[in-house]
Amino acid sequence: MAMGADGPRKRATIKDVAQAAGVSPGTVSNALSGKRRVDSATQARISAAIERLGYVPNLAARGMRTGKAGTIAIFSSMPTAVAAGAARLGFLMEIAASAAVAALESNTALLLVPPIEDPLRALSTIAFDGAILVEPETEDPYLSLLAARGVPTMVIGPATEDQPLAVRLDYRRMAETLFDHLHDVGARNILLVVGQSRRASNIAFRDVFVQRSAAHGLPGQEIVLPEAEAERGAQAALRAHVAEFGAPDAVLVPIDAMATGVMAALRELGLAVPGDVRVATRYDGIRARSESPALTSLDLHLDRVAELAARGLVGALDTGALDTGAAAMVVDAPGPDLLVRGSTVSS
Amino acid sequence: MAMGADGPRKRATIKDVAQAAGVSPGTVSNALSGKRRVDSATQARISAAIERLGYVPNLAARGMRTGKAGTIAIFSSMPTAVAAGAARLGFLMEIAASAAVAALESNTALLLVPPIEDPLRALSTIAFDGAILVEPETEDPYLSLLAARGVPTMVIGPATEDQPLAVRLDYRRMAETLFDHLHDVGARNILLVVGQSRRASNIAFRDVFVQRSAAHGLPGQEIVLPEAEAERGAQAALRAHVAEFGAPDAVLVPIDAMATGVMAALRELGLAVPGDVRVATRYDGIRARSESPALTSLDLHLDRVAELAARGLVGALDTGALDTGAAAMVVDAPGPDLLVRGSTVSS
DNA sequence: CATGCGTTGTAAAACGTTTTAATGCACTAT
DNA sequence: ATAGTGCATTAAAACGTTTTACAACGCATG
Repeated sequence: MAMGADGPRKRATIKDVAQAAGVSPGTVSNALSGKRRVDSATQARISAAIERLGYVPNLAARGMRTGKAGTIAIFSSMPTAVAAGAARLGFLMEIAASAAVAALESNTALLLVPPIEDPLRALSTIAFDGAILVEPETEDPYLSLLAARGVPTMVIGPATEDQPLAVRLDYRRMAETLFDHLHDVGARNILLVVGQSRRASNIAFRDVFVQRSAAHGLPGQEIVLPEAEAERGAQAALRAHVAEFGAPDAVLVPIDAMATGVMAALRELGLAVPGDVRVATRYDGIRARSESPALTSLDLHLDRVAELAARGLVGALDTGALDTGAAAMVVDAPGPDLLVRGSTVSS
Repeated sequence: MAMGADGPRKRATIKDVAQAAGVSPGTVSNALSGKRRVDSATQARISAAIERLGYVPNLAARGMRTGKAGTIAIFSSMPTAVAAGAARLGFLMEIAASAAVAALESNTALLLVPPIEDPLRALSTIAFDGAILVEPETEDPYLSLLAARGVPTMVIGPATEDQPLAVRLDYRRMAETLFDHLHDVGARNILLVVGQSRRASNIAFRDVFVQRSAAHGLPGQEIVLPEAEAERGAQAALRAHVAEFGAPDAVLVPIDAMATGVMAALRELGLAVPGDVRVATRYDGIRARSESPALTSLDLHLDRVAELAARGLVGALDTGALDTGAAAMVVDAPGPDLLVRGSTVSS
């Protein structure tokens, strides 16, 4: 275990570099940041010294001085995520991956904050300059905590009046797109299966569904379920519904876990998809794709959405658009685009 | 834009708390960290002051003093990830999600570092105490960079002699499991389609394939392809192979992107799966599941693997197992379990 | 009574950066 | 010549925490 002269020496500091280059620490700092001009000759000497000593800046020290951590955190609202389980994670991860890329391009790292029992602890454990919050609920606990702490927060999801930073998802349009598709392919007795929590998505889908059903003179029956036992709940509920009312000719079921349950129930009942019943869901995730037949759903362009969110957030952070409430940056997500699959049209 | 008395006041510091509680900053620090006993009466006063002032510690300052960032980073080796594209991302994200949960339980945050052109920049931009590196190549650039910087690194992947921290994936056993399954279901002319890079996975699969084929007296033909154009490359190569040699009765294709290409080629050639040709792949990701029929593959228990990696890493960090090279913590991943799907047995 | 000891608390020094105000210094314009 | 003007650089303060060495105190032990 003898450790030679190349043992873990103390890391070189900016002072060492300054000394080696024959300048003051302040000048090295300026050379690094480019905040002030430094003579090209000294610039060169400094670069050489940095190279030679293998200097890498101490980010903690920099952060303490500047007050910036150089990171943003991505959250999913706790109750929602826990309720929807792994299904929701796919959605979140898809966004996280793209956001990480976009963030790093702006010299910012992305912190993955999993849903946790105690949100407060997360906030005291982790240092970050801003947050991306995915699909908050109404009265979201994270959102209010972050606001209380004065952390600039970019919301991906429903548009609220007073939220200065957001990439808006148009839930109504999602609902319309899916409903209209089902109607177009001939469905005349569409059943809605939806979650009961007051998430924007649930509200919009119910709203649109009622409206459109009335407009077309369709029965417009709904099943409203707690999100906790999504898959099995939906399966049982659909079974019961068919027993009482007979089979619908289409099921619109935005939450993909519930869609899995619906498909299971239909198989159980011996109903063919899409022959007897058509099925459509919202998020084109792993569940939608791995059903057989695969489920018609929406391309939400999450990669693009994540990029917009990450860039918008770091942009707002740099420009210090905190105080000037005027600099609200709310932007609409692209899409959604319909992905027609085997669950609504026979191939 | 008048901002009232509740505007963003300067955040309370430990000094403020100390003053409010009538003690010195050092005592507050001790009360917080529990590193030294403090009288229960003063403890109470301090807690009250913290509550009242809404004090949250400045993590950057703490980090500077302690030299710890309180984060670990998760990397995927750059060339590999870029080559394999989105397919690989699924694999990485699945691990990242579980690692994030495990890390946070140890009061550590997980930084998601996407593959980037310039690895060095990432390392100077981001502060972290340790790293998780997913499936490094032989002579991996990240691995050597991290080693040079003295960052404790936990490898998920092939076991190397001198790597002190690792969750070992048994690629040979993966290959054996899949090969034996194909053989068990009656395949006698198995074709291997594999990447040409010197990744451990490729090497192990070729090795096992040659051995097993010889042992059973099977032809044991291989197609070796660059990983860059995985999907289309595999599709073209399989088409050409069938034209020249006729169709095999099974294809073992570990890289899932290539498996997608193989399936496309088989469809093109009018060969039924699994009737004419059976197909098996390694990673049970979105591609494997969304094929029709779904691909037989392996459950690698990535959630468990990620948890082991994250816990092991933060454990090693706390105990300062840096210097004492004796404290090597290499652990085996839970074994791959076969997931039999429609691509090898008719349902 | 002196000594020693254990317990709480404090003062002050670090940690490595960025930034502010000041300092030369070489020019140019008066 | 003198004052004014930029420019490149520097010295030193500040950021908020942890930690080290030390002091004060009460109390038991000799």
